[in-house]
Amino acid sequence: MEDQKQKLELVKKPTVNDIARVAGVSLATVDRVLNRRPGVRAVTVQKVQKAIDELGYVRDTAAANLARNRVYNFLFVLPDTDNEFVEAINSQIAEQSRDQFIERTRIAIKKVAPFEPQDIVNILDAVVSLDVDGVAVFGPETPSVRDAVKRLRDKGVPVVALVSDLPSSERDHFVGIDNVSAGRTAAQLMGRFVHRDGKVLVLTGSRLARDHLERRQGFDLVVAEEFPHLEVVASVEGRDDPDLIYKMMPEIFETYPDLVGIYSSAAGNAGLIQFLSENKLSKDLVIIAHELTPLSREALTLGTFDALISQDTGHIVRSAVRLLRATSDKVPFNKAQERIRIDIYLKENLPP
Amino acid sequence: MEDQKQKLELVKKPTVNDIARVAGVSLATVDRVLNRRPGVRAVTVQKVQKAIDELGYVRDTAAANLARNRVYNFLFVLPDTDNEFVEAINSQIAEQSRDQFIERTRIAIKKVAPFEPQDIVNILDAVVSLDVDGVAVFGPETPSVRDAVKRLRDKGVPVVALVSDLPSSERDHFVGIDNVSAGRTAAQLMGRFVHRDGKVLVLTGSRLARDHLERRQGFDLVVAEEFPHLEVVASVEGRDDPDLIYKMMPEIFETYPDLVGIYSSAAGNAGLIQFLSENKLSKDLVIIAHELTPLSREALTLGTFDALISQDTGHIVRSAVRLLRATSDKVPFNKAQERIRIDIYLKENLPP
DNA sequence: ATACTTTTGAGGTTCGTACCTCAAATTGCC
DNA sequence: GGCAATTTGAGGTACGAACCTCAAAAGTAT
Repeated sequence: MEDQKQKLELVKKPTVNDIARVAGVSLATVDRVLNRRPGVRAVTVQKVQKAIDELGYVRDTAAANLARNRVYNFLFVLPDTDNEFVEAINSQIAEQSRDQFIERTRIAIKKVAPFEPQDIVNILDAVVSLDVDGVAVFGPETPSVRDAVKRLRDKGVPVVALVSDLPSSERDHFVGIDNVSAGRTAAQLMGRFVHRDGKVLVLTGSRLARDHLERRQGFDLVVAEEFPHLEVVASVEGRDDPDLIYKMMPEIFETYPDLVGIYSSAAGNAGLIQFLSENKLSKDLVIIAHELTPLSREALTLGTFDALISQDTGHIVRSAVRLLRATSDKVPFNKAQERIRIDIYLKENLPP
Repeated sequence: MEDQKQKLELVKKPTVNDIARVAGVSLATVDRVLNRRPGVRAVTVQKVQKAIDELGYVRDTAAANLARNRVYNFLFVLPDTDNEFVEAINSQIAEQSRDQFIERTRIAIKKVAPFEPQDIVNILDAVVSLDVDGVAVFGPETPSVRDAVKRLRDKGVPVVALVSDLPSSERDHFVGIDNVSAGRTAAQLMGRFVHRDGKVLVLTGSRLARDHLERRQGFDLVVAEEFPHLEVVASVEGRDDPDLIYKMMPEIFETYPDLVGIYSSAAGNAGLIQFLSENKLSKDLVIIAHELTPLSREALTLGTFDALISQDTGHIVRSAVRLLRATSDKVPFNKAQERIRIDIYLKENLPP
């Protein structure tokens, strides 16, 4: 009944030649329309456009990139800290550079002094003279950075914001988690994990960092709404500095002897971990921290930390690259694939 | 000092021509070696191989696929149920088919009667006569299925196991979560969320499904190790059937009046949800279920469920396709990217 | 050394697209 | 209607690799 050697589907994609045939024009004209080259009358453009729509033509990017010998040059602008999370992003970029290389994309990294908006601005302004097809920025949302991003985009360079959003600028995309939700998630876990009445401390990084503020905000909301047995005390700014955090802890425990939980919403966990283990405090306290790193992973495994809220740095980097490429090619992308999840890690679901 | 129009990097990939030049042979010979065509002396093969290694040549798959006009034909074998999770995978495949189409890959779906290994075997054996470049199987691990997978692989067809592993067969990859860890994760959440002493029920699907067994196993281990205040009672088999589950619930609550939690480790949540809301039981019970679906999402939002353990169906499908392609091309893949995470969802970190 | 076999090289075509040139056709304008 | 400007077509080359053919070169056997 059936063919003996059957194909599952034999449909094939329309090509530029099909468009030319259907539109009743020459290949050269189709090419002019597709690549927005001048010298085509509006009527003709419409004829071609109609044929494209009818056929459902989609440009074969692989062939196109081959033909034009295209190479995507992307630049990642990262804060120059020894922060474990930034380091993870850094090494993800390095790692994935190899794979990206064979896919015609080259990635460069520029480190800028943290909390130095002017440094970022200078780099962004220098980009146009370089041969850069897209920029990913991990930096603070200051007016000057915002304007620099705008300037870049006005010159046609795609820009994505990494980890910390720059909503007021006109960045093409944001690659990272919703930090209010992250804070809410931390609060829900805290509320559920803590069985006693008491105070909860939020250890934050900087009042200037948008992501830290948002986490705190989300955390407070949920504790207030759902967990009356907890009281969130004023944030402590650790400036992402392990030493500073370590030094601040004794005073905090003097001030709040009835502390039942700590939400470490920023970096610098090393100081916290050191203090807790030296004072054997982890058993009595619920600690929820951010970002899965070698250090936090160990703390979770040993029971020093009770849960981690995290975002997958590998995913972030891949997503940023895909989005820059799609934006550069003016091509749609898969929204669900680019959504960065708010990961919750317990010691039981750590990746191997 | 510097060029005024500088490129960030100017390195370019070696091509087949570079190999020919370095090896001191002709392009035709390089081609013969690369594509394992006969008629090349061993010495010459080695010369070419040496040049390839020296240059770090990597085949440009895009160009190669273009030249040979390659199309990947993949087949997904799924159980034919109205189960929400399988439905989600199904629609992910359909959705992504569009994107995959433009990337030269065609995906077909075959539904097989659930719990009918023979049906799967028949399909797998029929595959060889079709023009199929890879198969993804979501099915039970029975000896006959295992052998059929082996047969397929012996004929050079890549096979990946989906969601439920077929470790004893020689599937090329497993795309899914570690279900023992998933069970452990559920237990940890249960132990932390339940503050009273009492019994915990595990609602499972079938004793035959490997994934369900593993979840139960992981769950029991962690409860036993860490949460002496809880007692896990004998599993109840819901056969993924909402109606059956709904009907069984009253008897369960009679038998265990001191139930404090339910771990719904399989499908059929609709029956559980209906029973719980009709009897307003959700407040007193901690419910942890599996898989983020419209139904479970709503239950989580309303507070009927307290947490979900999930795996991203979109990721699973994309990963399966990437792995089939990589296996088919005998090309390496990014292990970290293909790892399916054990997602934990609270109502706070649900995707929008 | 001759005949024969195996290996190698040179060259071409194809895939789908980009981009270029030059000539021919069409259009607009006075 | 005539002229210039604009638009269109025809054709070629290139990208990197696959695959094909045919002839030349090298190796092997007698």
